[in-house]
Amino acid sequence: MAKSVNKVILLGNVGKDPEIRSTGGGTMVANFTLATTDRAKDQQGNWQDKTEWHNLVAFQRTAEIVRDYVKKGTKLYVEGKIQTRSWDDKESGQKRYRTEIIVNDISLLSGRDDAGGGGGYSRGSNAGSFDQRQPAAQEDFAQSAEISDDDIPF
Amino acid sequence: MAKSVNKVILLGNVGKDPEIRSTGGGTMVANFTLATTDRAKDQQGNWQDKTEWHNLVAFQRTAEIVRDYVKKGTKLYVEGKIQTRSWDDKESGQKRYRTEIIVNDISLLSGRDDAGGGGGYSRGSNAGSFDQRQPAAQEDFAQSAEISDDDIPF
Amino acid sequence: MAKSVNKVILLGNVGKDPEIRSTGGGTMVANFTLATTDRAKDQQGNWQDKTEWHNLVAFQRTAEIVRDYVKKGTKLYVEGKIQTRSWDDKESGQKRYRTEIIVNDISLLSGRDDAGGGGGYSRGSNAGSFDQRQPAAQEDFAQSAEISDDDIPF
Amino acid sequence: MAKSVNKVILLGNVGKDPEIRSTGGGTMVANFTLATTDRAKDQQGNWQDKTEWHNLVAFQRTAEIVRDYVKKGTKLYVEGKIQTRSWDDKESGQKRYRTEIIVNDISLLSGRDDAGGGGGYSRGSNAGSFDQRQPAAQEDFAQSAEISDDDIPF
DNA sequence: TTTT
DNA sequence: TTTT
Repeated sequence: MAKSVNKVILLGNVGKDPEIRSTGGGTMVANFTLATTDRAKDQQGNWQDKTEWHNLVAFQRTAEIVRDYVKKGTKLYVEGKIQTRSWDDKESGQKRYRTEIIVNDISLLSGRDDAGGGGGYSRGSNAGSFDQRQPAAQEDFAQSAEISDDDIPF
Repeated sequence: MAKSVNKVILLGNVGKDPEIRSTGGGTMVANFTLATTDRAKDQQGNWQDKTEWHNLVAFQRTAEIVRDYVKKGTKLYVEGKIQTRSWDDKESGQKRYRTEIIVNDISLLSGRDDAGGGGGYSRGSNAGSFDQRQPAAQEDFAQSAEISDDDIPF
Repeated sequence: MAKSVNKVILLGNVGKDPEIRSTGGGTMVANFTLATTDRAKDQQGNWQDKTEWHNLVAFQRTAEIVRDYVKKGTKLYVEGKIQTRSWDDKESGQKRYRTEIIVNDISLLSGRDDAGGGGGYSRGSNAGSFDQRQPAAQEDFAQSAEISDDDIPF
Repeated sequence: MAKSVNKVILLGNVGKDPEIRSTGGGTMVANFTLATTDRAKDQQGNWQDKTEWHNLVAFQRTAEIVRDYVKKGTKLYVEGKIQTRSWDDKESGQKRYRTEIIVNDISLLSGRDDAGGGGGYSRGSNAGSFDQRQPAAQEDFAQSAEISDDDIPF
């Protein structure tokens, strides 16, 4: 009987293979990015495509589905909620923010061969992606605010 | 005929009176914040409220509505899309991000006296305008298709 | 990992006090109607309000909330899915249809005294619980990334 | 500044080639059906797929897109609103209802060769489908309540 | 970084 | 009537 609503609906393409981790408490966590593209008029009145990148996080059973079926290029429908985490920047002492979509539900829209990579959705196909780097600007985040059991929103 | 979807639905309370500005080109812009509150279990298994703050931006006609009717405490339903802007921090040279909700549609849910401040958006109360006539004729349905355990959809 | 989506979002006013029943199997069921009102241009080009009535059904725990807190006039936010049931009309033998919204989630928007009838769902007012603390630190953003015409997303 | 919300989000597959018509006033109208499939537990506790069929109606520019790109089997994301029309049954004099989704926005999810039919999305590819019959139970509706300019919801 |  |  919530008194408020925080709901996000996204449909787009996954930017790279998800990163799969576990918290100390054993909760599986999947991090990945999703691109949505808008058509908008620019200053000159020309239509331009503008891509928006979203940081998604899935937990537990949903993280397993991500691990097993989602990879770079996968077209996905996602329902979730917006969450902004903050931490203190080590260098400057400033407050910094990172907004993420906590994924509640997921629907795979790619056909079997639509998504980028090699063979299909076999479990463990993301094994090699553990090492993938985040975009530069999130290094600081990664170090200062690695996900912990305190961050699990349930 | 978009190939992607970027949609946000929020229902919550406005954090403070909106800031209204105009760009150099004369576009009206309204900035404000909206709080949504989740109930979630913490590490000890106790239910805790957790408030999420969203940065909202409205333009043009929607900004005018915000200017005229929205203030601190207003309960709002909002539809919009997620947009993250980035810039280089002057001090550190680091890339920084700010995620905002670009508001497309707004629905004022506060009654006339619910929201915080003084004056208000006067446009009539809802009281007299609620059409209470019901469609007739569910009777045939009621008799022929009374709900049974077979109809429970789970 | 559904391959399809069937989602409804409604915000409107309840048409009359809900009917509460139980199935033979003991599942609680709540039936009620919700009005949403659209503003649309008629044939003469005049703006007209048009009310749409939705048949809602809630089960189990959600039905209990409906029983306890929802009555004629209550303003509600609802999430659910569309379901059409059919049966054979006793008289004519024709197939007949009834479309309902199966309610998954509900949010009560009426203030304590907003809804029509007598008694009410007492559980505290919202007044004291609205967390008014704002996140600090938008200053850097404000200085470095003041909105300009380039940022208008249309 | 609506005071209510009536929003539907569907993602599923088109049941057969759309019917394209024009009202007397020259508004293009596209009618088609969309299937969504739910997984739900039946009485015996077994998971069962249950398909829900939705009646969709698109107008004007959206109807043109439907005409040009949508056919039997197309996977679609749709946003719209619920509308129930009623008419008096000629035979029985009873009030009858038909619930439709008025489509506001559409996103084609089928790759070029995913959808059923022959060549791609050429304009007019649906020419042969004008003649398609509706499911039996809607014959009465078709005769009694053929869409007219009065039914255009804008 | 995706996709069309 | 769709799809996996």
